[in-house]
Amino acid sequence: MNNKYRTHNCNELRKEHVNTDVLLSGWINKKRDHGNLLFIDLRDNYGITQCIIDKENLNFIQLEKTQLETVVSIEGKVINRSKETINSEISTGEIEVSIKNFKILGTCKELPLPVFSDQEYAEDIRLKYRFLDLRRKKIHENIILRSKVISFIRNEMNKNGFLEFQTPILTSSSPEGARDFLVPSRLNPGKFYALPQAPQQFKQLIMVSGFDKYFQIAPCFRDEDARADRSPGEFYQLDLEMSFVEQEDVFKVVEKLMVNTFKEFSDKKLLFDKFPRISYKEAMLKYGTDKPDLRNPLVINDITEIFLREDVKFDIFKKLVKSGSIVRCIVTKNTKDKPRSFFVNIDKWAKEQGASGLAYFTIEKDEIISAKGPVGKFFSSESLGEIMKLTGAEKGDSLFLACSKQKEIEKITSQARNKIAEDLNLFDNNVFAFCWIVDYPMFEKDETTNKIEFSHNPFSMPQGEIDQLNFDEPLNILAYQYDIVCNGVELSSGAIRNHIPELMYKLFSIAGYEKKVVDNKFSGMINALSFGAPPHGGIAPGIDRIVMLLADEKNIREVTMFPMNQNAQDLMMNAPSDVSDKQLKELNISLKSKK
RNA sequence: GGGGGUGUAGCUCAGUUGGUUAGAGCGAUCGCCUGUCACGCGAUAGGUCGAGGGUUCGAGUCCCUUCACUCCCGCCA
Repeated sequence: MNNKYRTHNCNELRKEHVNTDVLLSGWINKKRDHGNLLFIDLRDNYGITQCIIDKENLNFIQLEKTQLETVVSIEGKVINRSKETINSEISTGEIEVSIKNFKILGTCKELPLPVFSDQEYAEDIRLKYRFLDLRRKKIHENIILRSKVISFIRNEMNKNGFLEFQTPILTSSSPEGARDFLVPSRLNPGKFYALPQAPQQFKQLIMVSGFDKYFQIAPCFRDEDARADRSPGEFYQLDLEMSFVEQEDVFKVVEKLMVNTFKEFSDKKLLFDKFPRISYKEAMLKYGTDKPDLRNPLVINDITEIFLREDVKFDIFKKLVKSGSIVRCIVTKNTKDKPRSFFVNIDKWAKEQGASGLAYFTIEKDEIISAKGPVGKFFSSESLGEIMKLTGAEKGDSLFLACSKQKEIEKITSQARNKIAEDLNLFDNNVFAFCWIVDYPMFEKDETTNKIEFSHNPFSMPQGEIDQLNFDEPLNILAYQYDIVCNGVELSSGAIRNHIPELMYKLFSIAGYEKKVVDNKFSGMINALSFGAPPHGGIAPGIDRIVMLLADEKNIREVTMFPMNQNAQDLMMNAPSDVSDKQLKELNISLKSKK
């Protein structure tokens, strides 16, 4: 590299360059002005080089007045630093550049937020001035990491014989799933395209087209409300699909890819090199969620049966159990000496979450087993023995109990599991704990409408021989449907697909879709499946979440270059925005007047 | 749509029980300083205390409404 802007970048110069004349360009990261001597830290994408100038130089006065973040080119000679002034924090710290001449390439107004600072800033300012924010060290490195992760993954996929294809961004709206982003069609007045929520149908069509193994770093668009780990609007998936495969074949490819990627880009250990497999049912019982954080050793146990015993006098729970509630508990090991406040705080916290609180007691043993704590007196020695058998609890352990209907109890025990583990400091933050969640039910019952719905992906293949499936009890049908979860983050979900049209019609009819509707809404798919479709399956790991875990960030916007805010607005580009009447007219759209 | 948190100088924040002229650090401007690397020292400018209303002799502080940001619930095949 040698042009009118630079001979070297800001992370290149070392001892061996001493006495060479160099030309550097970059941003003024920091100035230290000693009046007659001025230090300038010049920064570019690659690093920082200290440059120095003194009063003798005619440029001194102008350079002294130059704002931080001004872009300059600096001409000078590389010189040695004396031993005491070596800066071991930066890789160019053994040398500095003695400035002969400099030129301003891009001026800078007063900064709305400092670039050189580790401080945290309000997100709206960061998003409005994202180009400045992105100069800051941590996020700059996150974005570079993201680029490297993506090219690593792409390379791995290519090595494994996957072909990368693009699929349409303007496609049709589908009835299942999240809200669509719609795009009006000018040439077809009154009709709309939808942005794809995922290239789901296309990747299946690619298999039907005989391409065998496909992948894509695919943008996906869903009009959902945001969360810390969910950008509003758009996100990226490593979308992949394979023909003539069983669930195991997909697992093999993806597990290896995940292990390689996480080993390549993080120093954290993998808790399991072989990902444990947990059925959906087991996950919901033991962890209360289908995205359990397995760094957390606590598990949930069902002890409903205890409350049917005569020698248990805990009447509130007993009454609830009689009316269909269930009781689940979390055992904490050896917590008998924890202060009262530990227990009270967790109970209080549970109430803040909208639950009716968490009952608790600690198991003790002098002559006989007893329970200490506000509700301890309700349990006979024998019943406690039974609880210990059911839960594996021992003397000195404590139990936190919740009683309510299934959905609620799953929610509160799942949250409590994390809360208690946090309070007890049980999380190992230096590991990644992956697992597969498998055997998802094909259908579930909507609690309010009582209707049978697809619980996940309507295109999944049900488990078992087709002629032996019992469609009369659809809630018992499991699917070849699976998720990867890491540290409590849902990283991907996938399935072996249903490639048999008759079976698809059947499943859709259970979910209340007539054949006509299926033919209409999924015309491309259903049509294709009747012209010789291979058995196939795939998965789609979320790129943003993978990078978020690797960068050790809690928020997905920290690994997204230009994210929108929680209200799905781009504060930098001013999107969404008004459009002209002419544009609306062309699209055959008229707006209801705003209230 | 609902719940929690936050909102004071360009930025990050402090501000007591409601009490005189609302403070600090960074940044900006000016001055001093030849070995710093978060350089140091001194001075100056910079405020609709998110907005509106109310209580009060008096509101950054209490009450009501509202807006913005954020976290969570709903939502996310």
